[in-house]
Amino acid sequence: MKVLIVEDDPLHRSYLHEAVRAALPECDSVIEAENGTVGERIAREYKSAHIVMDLQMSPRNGIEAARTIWKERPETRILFWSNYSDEAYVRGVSRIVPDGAAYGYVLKSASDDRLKLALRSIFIEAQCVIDREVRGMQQKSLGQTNGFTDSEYEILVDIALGLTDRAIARRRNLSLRSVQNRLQHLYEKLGVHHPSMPEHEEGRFNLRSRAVTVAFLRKLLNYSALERAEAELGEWLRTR
Amino acid sequence: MKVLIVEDDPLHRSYLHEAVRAALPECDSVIEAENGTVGERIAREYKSAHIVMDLQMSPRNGIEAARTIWKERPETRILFWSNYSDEAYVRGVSRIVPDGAAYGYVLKSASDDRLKLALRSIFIEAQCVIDREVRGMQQKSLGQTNGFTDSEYEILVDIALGLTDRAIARRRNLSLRSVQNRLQHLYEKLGVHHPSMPEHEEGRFNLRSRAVTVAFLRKLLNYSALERAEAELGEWLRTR
DNA sequence: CAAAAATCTGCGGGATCCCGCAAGACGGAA
DNA sequence: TTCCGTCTTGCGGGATCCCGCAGATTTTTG
Repeated sequence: MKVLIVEDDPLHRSYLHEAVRAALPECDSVIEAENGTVGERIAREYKSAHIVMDLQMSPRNGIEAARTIWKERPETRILFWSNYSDEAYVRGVSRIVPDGAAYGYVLKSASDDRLKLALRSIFIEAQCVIDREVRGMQQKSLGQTNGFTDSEYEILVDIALGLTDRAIARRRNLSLRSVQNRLQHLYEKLGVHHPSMPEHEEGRFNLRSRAVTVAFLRKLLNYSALERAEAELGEWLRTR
Repeated sequence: MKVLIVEDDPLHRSYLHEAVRAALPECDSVIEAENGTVGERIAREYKSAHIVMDLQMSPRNGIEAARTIWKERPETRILFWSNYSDEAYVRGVSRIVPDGAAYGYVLKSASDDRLKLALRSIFIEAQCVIDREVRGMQQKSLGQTNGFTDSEYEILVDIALGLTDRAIARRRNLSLRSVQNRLQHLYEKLGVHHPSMPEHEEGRFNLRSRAVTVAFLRKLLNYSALERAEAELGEWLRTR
C-alpha cells in the first residue's frame, strides 16, 4: 500500500508521516507533497489511492486538489486533516465527495489514537470517518433549523463576490425580483435586520455588506471558499 | 530569564520550546500558553518580559493579546511567529507596538537558525528583527505606491463591517460627502472600477461589496482584522 | 387529487449609493 | 506672501438596493 501526504506545514507533515507508519504497517511507501498543486501531480503519477490531506494550503487548497483527484479517480480514499471545522470547509468537502467514496474528516486537535484509528478505518475498511464536531456542523448545515439552503448559500457567495442583483439574475437565470427575494431571506436568516437601532436613523447597516461580514464571522464563508468562488466566477465570465 | 510561549498548535509549541532552550541557555524557565486569553493572564501573573507568540489563535488572537500586554508593560519584548505575512497582520502589529519597544516578526517558514538568531537578538540585544518578507509588506503598506493611507484603510474596514455611509460619517466625524469621497479613492486604488465591461450592463459589480472581496483576496483584510474591527465597533456602539 | 407551502415574477416607491461639479479650508513650496 | 496640491463639504442626479403588495407557478403535504 502507498500513502500520499499533502500538507504544507513541515512539522505536521513529519508528524503525519510517523502516524501513518505506526498505524499502517502494511504501508510500504509514504510520499509527501507540500501543497495542492504538487499533491495533484504526484497523485496522478503514482496513482495513489490513499491520501491524507490538509485543507488550508497555498497554492491550491485541499478542496480544489481533492476535486480534480476525485474527478480522475473517484475510488481514491482521502482523509482530510484540518485545523478547523468551518461550515465553509464542511460544505466545500461534502459538495465534491463522489457517491460511495470512502473519505474522512479529522481535526488536528484530535488525539493520536483517533487519527490512527481513522487511518485504518478509511484505508483498510473503506469506511467513512467524520469527526463528531464536523458531523455536528454538517447536520446544522443541511438541516432546516438555522441551516442554509443551497440557494441561500449560493446567493451569499454571489454578493460576497460583489455581483450586482442584475448580474446575479443573469448568472443564475432568475428574474431581478427573485434575486432580491432570496436576498431578503438571506438577511433574515443571518439576522442582519437593522437589529440594534430599530427605528432610529442611528447605526444602520448596509444589509448587503453586513451579511457578508456576518457570514465571515460565523465561518460560513472563509478565504478558501472566496478563492474558489472567485475562480468559478472568472470561468463563467470567460464563457460570457 | 523567563520566556513565555503563546501558541495554539501543540506541535509548534513544543518545537518553539526546544528552540528557546537551544538558543537561550541563560533562560531558566519556559512557560506555555495555548491561546491569547491564557497568554495574557500568565504574562500578567509571571511578569514575563520575553514572549514568543503566534498570531492566529482563538479565542483572542496574538494582536489583541499583545496590545493588552504592551499596554500594561510596554517594555515587554515580543517575538511574533506566524505563518503569514498578510498585510492585515503587518498593519495590525505595527499599529500596536509601543515606541522604542523591541519586537520581532518571523515567519514559520523561516529556518531553525533564523528563529534562534531572532530569539537572541530580541531578548538579549533588544534589537528588532523583522522578516524580510514582512519588511517588504510594511514598506509597500506605508509607501505611497500601491499603498493604502490610514484613512483609506479605515474606510475599507468600515464598509467591510457593513456600515452605511451615514454611519461611517458619524463614526469618523465626517460629512456624508467626504465619506463618499474616500470611498471613491478606495475603489480607484483597489481597481474595482467596472473594469471588464466598460459600457455594457453586463457583469457589473457592486463596488462596495467588491472592494471588500478584493481586499480580502489581496490579504489586506483577513479574519483576524475583521474580528478586531467588529469588537471595536461594538465598543463604539455601546458608547453611542 | 386537492390543499398548503414555498418560490418566482412584475410593479412601484423610498432610501441608499456612486459620482461629477464646484467652492472653501489647510498646509507646504516657491 | 502667493500659489498649488490635498482634503473637505454641499448640491444634484442617475443607478442600485431593499422591500411591501399581489398574482402566477412549482413543490410538498395530507
